[in-house]
Order: sequence, then structure tokens, then C-alpha cells
Amino acid sequence: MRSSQTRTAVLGALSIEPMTGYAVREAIRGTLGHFWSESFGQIYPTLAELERDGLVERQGGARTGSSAFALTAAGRTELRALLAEPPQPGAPRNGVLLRLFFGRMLGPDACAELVRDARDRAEQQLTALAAARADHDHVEHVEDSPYWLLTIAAGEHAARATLAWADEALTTLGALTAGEAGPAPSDD
Amino acid sequence: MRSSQTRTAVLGALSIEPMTGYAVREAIRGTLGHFWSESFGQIYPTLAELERDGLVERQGGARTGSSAFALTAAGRTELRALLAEPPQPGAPRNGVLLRLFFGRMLGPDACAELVRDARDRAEQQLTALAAARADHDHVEHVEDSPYWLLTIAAGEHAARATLAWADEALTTLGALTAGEAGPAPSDD
DNA sequence: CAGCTCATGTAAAACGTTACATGATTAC
DNA sequence: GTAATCATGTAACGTTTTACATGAGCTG
Repeated sequence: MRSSQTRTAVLGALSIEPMTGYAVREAIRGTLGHFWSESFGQIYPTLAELERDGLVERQGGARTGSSAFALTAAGRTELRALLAEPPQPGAPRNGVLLRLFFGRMLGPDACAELVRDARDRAEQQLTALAAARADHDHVEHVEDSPYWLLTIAAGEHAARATLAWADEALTTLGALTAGEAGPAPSDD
Repeated sequence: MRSSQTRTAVLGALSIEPMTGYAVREAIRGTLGHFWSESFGQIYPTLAELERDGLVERQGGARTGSSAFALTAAGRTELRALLAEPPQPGAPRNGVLLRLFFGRMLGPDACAELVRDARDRAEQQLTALAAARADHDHVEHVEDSPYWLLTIAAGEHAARATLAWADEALTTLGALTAGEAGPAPSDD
């Protein structure tokens, strides 16, 4: 069985409305993309599994391309059960901080570059989230709305934290560069 | 070849000082643990590879247990090169937000529980980071110090952002619960 | 001498990404 | 009609985790 988290994501997408596999992929890349991802090659096998287990079923002819999947009653129950399971926090892996930690080997300037890039990404993230908020206004799923806003807010808080940290870090790194180029380094 | 990021982490750890494989593992779990992780079974094979490639070498007898690994000149060069490579941002996977997004299926109370747990973890994180800061004061590696503080600050910003978001979210969810229990739910 | 921590590794299984392969439908 | 997009899947590959297996050295 695929990881239960992948099943959760796919079942969850289908809980919004019946979709083709392709649409599930787009939903995960688009709407869930701010906090979740599934690779292409996971989604179809997972759907096949879910169908075998009677958690989803095809609507419309399976013959000609597009056949949307819909949750069955069992699927709805399973989704609730999966959502109730404690989230398994993924192991942290932050490439920027890994590099920064060994920043002595890179020098302050290269580190500053790294931080500026991270800052840019956070700003783009904020723009994307603002767009998601706007999209959200004319959404028909009123019951989902408050929960979706919660996830958007989480992204915004995280992005703003990155911005604040980056600005602080750039100041620190600037001082290091100046210190290096300026007065003679008196001690080691 | 193992992923270059694993190599980076292992070479990086050895750049601080020569260590046994076991100590590398402890260093990655401990000091780097706030932003990086490597599983147990990665470290020894990676060390073996690095030794084969002449990037690290054993110090002390390989016979009786403890043999520390040290970076060679080539290893130092390779580490610099790896650090200069652009960080490959990992795909986001936030189990809490995944569950919250489908919160309608869970109900406001279970969601609030989820958020409180996330808040608790953030608070524990802040405590751990404060301890790391304290540890840090009596560190002998003065050159590394400013970079290490940068990574600690990043963790603190992120954790505080989580706290702020969680408090906001709990208010929202509280209103949802109240709304549900209060006036009759008029539509579906 | 029993149990803990230090220490080193291997093997199997699970997980996930990427590339490949194919065809239908729709828009220009 | 031809290019883009929608749609469905498979296979190979690489990565990561987990469990297993072993033994030295120190502590109570």
C-alpha cells in the first residue's frame, strides 16, 4: 500500500468533487501545492489501489479517456479515519540552512547571495498566496472556505517569517564582509 | 553515488572536526537536527564512498572500533563545491496543513486539537533553540559562530510564526465551533 | 556480570521521482 | 491538419528508512 499520506491527499482531493486522475494531479500541484506535493507517478497507481479497495469508483465510461473518480461511502469513511491519524512530521531538510551552517567554508558574500535567493522565493510565495486568497473569494465550496483560509494564512506567516529572518541575516552577513575587508583581522 | 546533499552534510560535519561515523550521526541528529536529517543507514555507506573517493581518510587504527574520519584536501575542495551548488528545495509536505485543508471532514474541534499540537511542538522547538543558543556560547569554533547563530535564528523565526498562526487559527476555529453549537445550521 | 552507550556495518523493503509510451480531444 | 492540452498508465531508477546483526568498552 502506498503511504497513507498519499492516499489521504488523493481521497481528500476527490472529497471536494469527482475528478479525473489528471485533475487530481492538477489540484495537488495547484491548490494543495503550497503545503503538499505528490509526484506524477504516484497518483494513478494510488487511484487504481483505491478503486480496488472500493474507496473510489469511476463515473462515466472507462472506455474513452475521461472517467472521473468519485468517493464511495467507504472512501468517505476511510478519509475521515486517515485525517484523524496523527500527522507524521517529515524529517526537516532545509538546503539553505545546511549551506549556511557551513558558511565559513563559503564566505559571507556567497552566503548573502543564498539568503537573498531565499528572500526572493518567500516574496514570490506571498504573491502566490495573495492570488490564492483572491481566487478563493468566488469559490462555491462555502463549507471548505474557512479551512482553506487557515492553510493560506499558515503559508503567509511562514513566508513573512522568512522575510524578517532574511533581512536580519543580511545585516549580520554585511557586517562580516565589512569586518573582513575593513580593519585588519586581529585575531583568529 | 548518494545524493550530493547527503555527502554535503557528512563532509560538512567532518569539516568541523574529525569524527567517527557514530559521532557524525550524533552531530547530524543533534546540532544539524533543527534543519537537517540523515537516516542511520545512509551515513556509513556515504563515509565508505567518500573514503573510496579520497575525500576523507581514517585516522587511528581501523582495527579496534573507533577510527575517526578526517577531511582530506580534496574533501575540503569538494565540500566547497557542493556548498556552492544551488540548494534543491525539497517538495513541501506539511501533514498538519493537509489535514486542516480537509478540515470540513474532521470538524472544528479535531482541527483545533491538531493546531494545538502544532503549537506545542513550536514551543518545544523554541525551548530547544534557546538551549542551542546557550550551548553555543562556550564553543571553541569562533569562525563558525555567526553562521550557526543564523541557522538558530531561522528556526526561531519559523517557530514564532507557527505560534502566531496557531493562535489566530484557534480563534477562527473557536468561532466555527460556537457557530455550529449555537444557531441552528440552516443550510448544508 | 548485566546493561548501557559507543561503534560499524548490511540487507530488504518502502518510498518517490523521472522518463518513457500512448492516445483522445480541443483550439487555432 | 497540427499543435497544445487532457488523459492514462508503466518501468526504471535512485533515495531513504527500518530492521537486523555484531561486538567492544565502560559502569554499577
